[in-house]
Formats: sequence, C-alpha cells, structure tokens
Amino acid sequence: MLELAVLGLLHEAPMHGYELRKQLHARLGPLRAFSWGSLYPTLRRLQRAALIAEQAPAGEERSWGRQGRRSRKVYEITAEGKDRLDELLGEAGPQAYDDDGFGVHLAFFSRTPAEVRMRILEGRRRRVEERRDGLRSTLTRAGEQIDRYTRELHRIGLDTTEREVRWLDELIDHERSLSPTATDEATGRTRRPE
Amino acid sequence: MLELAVLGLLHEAPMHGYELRKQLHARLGPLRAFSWGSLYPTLRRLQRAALIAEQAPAGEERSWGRQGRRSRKVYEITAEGKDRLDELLGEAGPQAYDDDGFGVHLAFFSRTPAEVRMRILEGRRRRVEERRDGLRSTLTRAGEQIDRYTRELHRIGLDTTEREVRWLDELIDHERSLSPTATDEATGRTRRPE
DNA sequence: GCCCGATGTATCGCCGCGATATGGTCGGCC
DNA sequence: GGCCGACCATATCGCGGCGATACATCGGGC
Repeated sequence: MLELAVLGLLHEAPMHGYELRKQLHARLGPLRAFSWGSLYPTLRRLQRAALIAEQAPAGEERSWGRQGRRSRKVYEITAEGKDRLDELLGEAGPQAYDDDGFGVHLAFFSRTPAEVRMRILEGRRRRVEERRDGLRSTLTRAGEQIDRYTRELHRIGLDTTEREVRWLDELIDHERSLSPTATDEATGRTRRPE
Repeated sequence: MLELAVLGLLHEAPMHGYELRKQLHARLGPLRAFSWGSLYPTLRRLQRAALIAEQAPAGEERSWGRQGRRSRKVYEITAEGKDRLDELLGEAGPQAYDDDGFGVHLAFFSRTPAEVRMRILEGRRRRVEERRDGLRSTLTRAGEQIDRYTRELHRIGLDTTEREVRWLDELIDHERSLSPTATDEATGRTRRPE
C-alpha cells in the first residue's frame, strides 16, 4: 500500500522522505497515517528493488547544500518503478477494497484506468454491503440481549456503512457517465439495483 | 488489543480458540476482524505469560471426548490474568482512542470503571475532532485545486467524523446522567461546549 | 542565553494479517 | 456406497506497518 503511495507521489516529482510524508498526509488526510517506521524502511526496500533511485547531489554544493537542515536524500522514480506503478494501479484485488487500501487507491484514481476504477468501486461496494448486512442482522436478531455499548457500536457502524454505500453509488454513477461502455461489461452488471 | 479482548472473553467463560474467534466477531462485528494469524500466537503468548491456562481434559474421556471434532484446547483465565484484565480496563491511553482500540474497549465497557469510561469517551472525542478539523480545513482552504477523488474521500470522511462526534456526545451525556459526580472533575470540564 | 518546535534521517521490537497446511466430522446428493 | 463441500479446529510463516526512540541542526520567542 505504501509502495503504491510512494511510487505514485514520486512519479509526479522527485522528493525526500520528509516531504513525501507531508504530501501523503495532505492527500490521505487524517484518514491514513503512515508513520516514519513504515516510510523509511519502505524507501530502503524500494531502492534495493531499483524502483526508486537516490538522486545525485546534483548542483555540486549549491542549491540545497546550505539551506537543508540535514543531509536530505532526494529520491526519483526509475523506469522499473513506473512499470511497477502501472502494475499496481491496474490491480483490483481484495486489498483494494479494505479501508486502507481503498483510500490509497482512490487518492491516485486519476491515474487509474477507467475500467479498473469501476472494478475497484464495485468491489468496495460489495465489501461495505457485506459489513452492513452483518451489522444489520446482529442488531435485528440479537438486538435485545446484547450489551448496550456493543449495540451502540453496531448502530454507528451500520449508519456509516449505509452512507458509504450511497456515496459509492454516486461515484459509480459518475464513472458510468464518463465512460458508459465497457464498464458494465467488465463487472457483469447491466443495471445497479436499489 | 487482542490481549484485552481475549482476557475479557475468557473472564466470562472458558473457551477454545475457534469459539473465541466467533465470540469476537459477534461482539466487534465486522468492525474488527482478528485473523487466525493473530489469535493463536496471542493465545500462546498469554499462556506463556501465565495469564491464561489450558484446562485439563477434565471429565477424563466423556463429555467432549466424543463430540469434539478435534483435540480442542480449552483455555481459562488465571488470577494473574484477571489482574492484568483490570489493569487493561483501567487504562485510558492514546491507543484507547484510535479506531481499533476504541472499538475493543467499548465492547467491554460494562466491565470498565465509570470514571475510565468517561476519560476514554472524551479522549476519543478529542481524537475524532482533530481528524474532522483536519479534513475540514483541507476542504475549505485547498478545496478548489485538489483532485476530485481526493476531495470526495475527504467529504465522506468529514461527514463520518461529524456524525461520530455527535454520537459520542450522546454517549457522554448518557454516562454523565449515570454518574453525575466525579466524571467532570476527572476530565477537568464543567460543561461540554458546542 | 536558552529552550522549544520544526526539519530531517533512521532503527528496533512487536503486533496483527493473509496465505497456507492439516485433518476430522457431518449432511446431502447422485 | 462413495464423494463433495461446509464447517470445526489448530497452527506456522513472512512481511508490512506502528510507536517509541535516538540523534542532529536550525529559527524564533522569552
């Protein structure tokens, strides 16, 4: 997940770790944290895999040589990195449907192929519906006997999931209006019920 | 987190791993998963720490001897385990405010001291408000220039956090009505603003 | 003159996850 | 009668991410 985020950002412009994290927060907002303990090891990993590369000090001594507080390693995406990014953006697996994964994918949706966008949205919708139905049945079937606090927890969860489904429907409709062909075929649906 | 959940459940009745996970799902619902890869290592860890113990086969051969599908290790909480449970229930640290931690704590709220309940709810409220404010300022300040999908992500997030704050207020009011004294003192508040 | 907070890179151990292996039992279906 | 799939039940492995922590430099406020 962080791999996608880092490659996606570095595809737009070279950056160093600290800046990378600020950008991450700006996009994902307080929705997804990503701590230092995740970021730096990921950068190492990506560098070893040659998906990103450390920029040479470049301007010899000037430019950042004096203004940078500390050494500052600036990374840029490599050709292999771009390939990998396309690969990640093209995937619509289960991990693209869970809370974290979906958020990250959405943050790079404009770079995602329309057909994949649709599959991710539909997949996410199915996932959220499952959760909603689970909560709903717990509340109706065992509504009386469960702990008050647990019930409250399920109530707010149910409300949240219901709203997200409606929100997803709006996004899906929007996508459909953008590219009315191919998307229905891809998901095997002709018309979304409800 | 799983430690609290397991100890909390075993405090109610001895159980084996599979049953434990079903109970977990019943309480936390689809809000918090907890896979096998978390559960069994946790049971090992707790057993090694002597917080839980494996029940002796008990009835010699009868009882579950024939109906059980497989060996089935039944665990029960020990005296140390109960102490540890009280300790965990008495904590109101930062980890009790994040999504996962808060959910688990809430599921065992009826066993949590009233004063601690209050601090957890207030802490969670503060946390959610921070997230809300972050989303809100991003939307208003950089509302025009950010990516459409990112903006949508922030919109739904903002809506969700606003609702959760209101929901928390209801819970807090309820708590306050249960034990009107001590709670305000504990949190240094006299009246919740709005 | 001093401390605080932001900038910046980095590591460590732990927790939880997803995938996977293994195998017993039961009901239903052909 | 035999086979299949669903459920019961335990367990491991590698890895991604987190929180805490360390260390260093700079600008600004008191």
